[in-house]
Amino acid sequence: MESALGDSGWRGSPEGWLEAAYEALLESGVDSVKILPLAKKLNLSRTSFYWFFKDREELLDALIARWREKNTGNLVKRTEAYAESLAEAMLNVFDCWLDKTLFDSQFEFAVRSWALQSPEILAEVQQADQLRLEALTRMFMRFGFDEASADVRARTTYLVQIGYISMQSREDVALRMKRIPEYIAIYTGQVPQQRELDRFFARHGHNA
Amino acid sequence: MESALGDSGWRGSPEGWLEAAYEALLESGVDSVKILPLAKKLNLSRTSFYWFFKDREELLDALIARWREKNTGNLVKRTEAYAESLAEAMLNVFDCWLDKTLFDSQFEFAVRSWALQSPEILAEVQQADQLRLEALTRMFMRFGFDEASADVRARTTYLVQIGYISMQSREDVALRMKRIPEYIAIYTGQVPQQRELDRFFARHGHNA
DNA sequence: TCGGGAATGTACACTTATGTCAATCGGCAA
DNA sequence: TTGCCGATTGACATAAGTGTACATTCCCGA
Repeated sequence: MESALGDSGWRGSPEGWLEAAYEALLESGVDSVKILPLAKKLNLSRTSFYWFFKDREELLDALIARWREKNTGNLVKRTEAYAESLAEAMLNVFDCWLDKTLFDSQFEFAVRSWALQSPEILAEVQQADQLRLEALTRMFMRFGFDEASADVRARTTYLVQIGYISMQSREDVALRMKRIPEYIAIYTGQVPQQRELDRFFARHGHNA
Repeated sequence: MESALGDSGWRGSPEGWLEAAYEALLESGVDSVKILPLAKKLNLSRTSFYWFFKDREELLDALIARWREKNTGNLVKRTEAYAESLAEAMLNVFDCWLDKTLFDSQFEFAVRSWALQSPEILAEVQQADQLRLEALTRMFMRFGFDEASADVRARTTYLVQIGYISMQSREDVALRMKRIPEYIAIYTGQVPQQRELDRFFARHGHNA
């Protein structure tokens, strides 16, 4: 795999270190986000790190901020997108699970693992979970479910995805696409219309 | 929280170190399973560790063996337990999610997080996932689903639980119990009978 | 009671990480 | 040209971990 950082200019910058930290986190967890290894990756002296960041903690804080802004925000937005049916609304949410620019699954998993060894991160994660679940619950209620049912259905939807992420399975997009109509049926209790599926598949550059 | 190891005899034994390692793993992840801290916890000299284990790796191997034997085995057994209806079969599986002696969720999460930084552990986890999903799929097929549907429903069931574990939420049993009938309805597409629920609640010492 | 293996401890050598400090490089603007 | 500032460096001090060699203690059975 190619690193996203070519030696194009910005070696020395908070962004450079942050990007390297991000890559290390995704590949091997927080404990591998160490200044010395990052310096090697960047071909920089270890100590120049301290010009940009007070210490390692500050780098980790920046990492978490990045996660917080990306994943939760987009998911909530997709739950609020226009839809004529529940199935279509559900497909809007599924956009997140297939589009890395909307939701970064590997990042998500890395952060959740991190939460195991840090109470602060655990608190962050749990707050994110709550926000996301509430957004999904509102979506189900918009389509006529009572609160209790909407809550459990929101959980099912969300937890399946978190579970999938935790499996870290590297499955082919085509295979995942094939399961989608079935998932929609289970989550919503209704079969999606063909034109809704077509619209969804088209969005993701997939010929049904 | 109280440690499970009283100073009753077995300080010096592989089990003592293994138990301490287990506790450290659950509390703060693999990277906290270090010999020096464990020695402190056990009030032992660090080096006496090497009498029982060749090195740290051997300890970690023992830890994984413990996980492998516990979680997957019991889950597969529950999918094969006798049931008159799909709902009842599903409730049999749910036993695992509520009974720590059948399935150790914290252990599960810790191992999955560990997989992020170790290809060997990742392979272990993925093999476990496959075994468990296959067992659940067989269960759905026993009750008349075709392979594709059974596969997606098995995934839903399993992934919700893995997702739940990854949320690390410390919810009250009563609250979780309340959601169970709804979950059964979503997973199986059928409402569970009252007597099936009663039997389930009774098993778990809960008055519905 | 005494010899020997099981169990533990002390000392050492090594590695990898962290953070501070003072010195330096390099380009650009006055 | 010079001077400055952003960026970078190496040397230092410290900490936490690993594993090995060797000494020591404890306890049990002959």
